[in-house]
Amino acid sequence: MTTTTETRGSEVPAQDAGTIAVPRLDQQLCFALYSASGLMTKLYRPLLDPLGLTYPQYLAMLALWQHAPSTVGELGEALGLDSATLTPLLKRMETNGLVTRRRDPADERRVLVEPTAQGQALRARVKDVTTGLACAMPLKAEELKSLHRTLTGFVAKLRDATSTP
Amino acid sequence: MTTTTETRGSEVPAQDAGTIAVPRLDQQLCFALYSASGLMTKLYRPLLDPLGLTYPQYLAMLALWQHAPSTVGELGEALGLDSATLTPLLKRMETNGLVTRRRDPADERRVLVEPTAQGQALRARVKDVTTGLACAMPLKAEELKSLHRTLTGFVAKLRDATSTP
DNA sequence: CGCGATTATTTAGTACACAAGATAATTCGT
DNA sequence: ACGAATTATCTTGTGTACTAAATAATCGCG
Repeated sequence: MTTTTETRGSEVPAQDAGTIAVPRLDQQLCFALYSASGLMTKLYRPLLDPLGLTYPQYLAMLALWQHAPSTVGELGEALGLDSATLTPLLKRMETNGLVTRRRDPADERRVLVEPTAQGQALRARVKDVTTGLACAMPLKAEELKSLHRTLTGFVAKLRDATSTP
Repeated sequence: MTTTTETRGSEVPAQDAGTIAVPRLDQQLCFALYSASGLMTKLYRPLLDPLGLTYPQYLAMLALWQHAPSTVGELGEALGLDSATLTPLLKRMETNGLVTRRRDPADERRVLVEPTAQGQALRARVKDVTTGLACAMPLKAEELKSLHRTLTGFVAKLRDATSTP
């Protein structure tokens, strides 16, 4: 209101020379990632609801199906989440009968997480999620592969950048 | 535990023929996006903290600097958030003196949101965030541009896919 | 053996994010 | 005009997510 003269609804408010240039929302990579991630969650939700899984819980089950039992720390490393986030998440999953949590007898500092029989049974039904999603995906398989490759490299580098600033 | 014979620590548990193949976490595009978005937030946090902004609040300010006043609905459209998320977020920003919220006199159903003088003043300091981030970014400018372009197209298509299932 | 340092997990407190339902103001048909 | 349908926002309840601080068990070294 002070420096700019924007009419309601103008998409490009023509930043005057004397005005501080503001980075535009749609030019920010961070916002593209934020949006894509959010929309992806939205896309998964209706497929995961019938399985009784939320989206992060689904990721946790993927990790556990690949490698169980896992400690909370291992899961956190795999998912990029810290234990303060995982503990309540895993407790909810335990309440829902998907996983068991128990102290590692060999090292009582650790808690081992493992799918229950019911959690293992979900494995079969997850196939439908994957295939159902592939159909809903608005890109060609080749493009998806390329995007995935780019992102994976990006994530690896970001991990370094954020762990050692 | 039932069907697989996984030794603790094995990364690739050699899915036997009779076993249901589980999609691997690191092969999922959704997980790459989830990770990238989370890491990006982590990268921004130390830069935004001194400004008194959280990451979603920063996005909201970007939107408002581009176009104000905006209704809650317009902001939600721009950010891909619904009003149940935005209302408390905007209230916190109002409490912190960054924006004002008032009913539109022309249509009292709407709430108009607008940066305060203090909110406008942040504009100048945000430059540092952008440049500081560009340095921390572990990709070449060209690669970033390409990734951004791909993602933007992807997001546009996902928006269609999620709005009209 | 025993005590400090390390590692692992949990708790506390704040801030998103969404679905579903409640509330309030406007618009439209007649 | 006037009540029903529509639109916009807010409230409620659940589920992530992070930081910092608290708790608990093991390990290492004298």
